Amino acid sequence: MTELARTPKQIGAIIRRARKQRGWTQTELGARAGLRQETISLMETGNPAARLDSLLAVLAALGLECRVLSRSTGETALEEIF
Amino acid sequence: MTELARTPKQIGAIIRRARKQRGWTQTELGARAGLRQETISLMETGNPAARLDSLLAVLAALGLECRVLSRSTGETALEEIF
DNA sequence: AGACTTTATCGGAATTGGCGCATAATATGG
DNA sequence: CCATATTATGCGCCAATTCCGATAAAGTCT
Repeated sequence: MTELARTPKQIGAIIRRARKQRGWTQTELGARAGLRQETISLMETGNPAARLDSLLAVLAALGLECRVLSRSTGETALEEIF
Repeated sequence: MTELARTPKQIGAIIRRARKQRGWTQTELGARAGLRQETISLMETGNPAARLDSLLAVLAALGLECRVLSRSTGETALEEIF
């Protein structure tokens, strides 16, 4: 199971899905990632200005990781990201 | 070809490698991603506080994309990220 | 409906990205 | 070598995250 993450919103959705799958609250995930519940909330709602290290900490806490590969199919214009 | 991206430094290295592969300068990549050369420089050197949207813009400009999947092998402690 | 849990939001303070402009420091090449 | 191109730093500024504490707004369940 591998999820596409081209936009902040997509990433937020992935995080929320994974968190719920584990039955965790935002507060719980925040504690594991060393972040506040508020920060998790922002991230899950697609905060485009989230810090890279915060994102990586959350992924690690969820037992997830990020892989970079050449864009296979479909285009995402720069504007879509924001 | 898929690259593991668990830390800001790894991501920076991936970006630099991809950029050089295309024969682009940081200024060139910056222009395509809507960012400044200085920002690209910081990113490639592993800036942990880079903004998520900036990172995604750079990946898109390089024709790359990010995928999130369950962490397969090896552990990365939270401290490693910083 | 009512109580409880979970999530979203708001104040202020501190920190930092990213911009603009400029300039060292470091490749690169002729 | 030396001129040039490329990359890394510098300062001031504005905007925005993130933290802290607290609270409003949803959601969940009996």
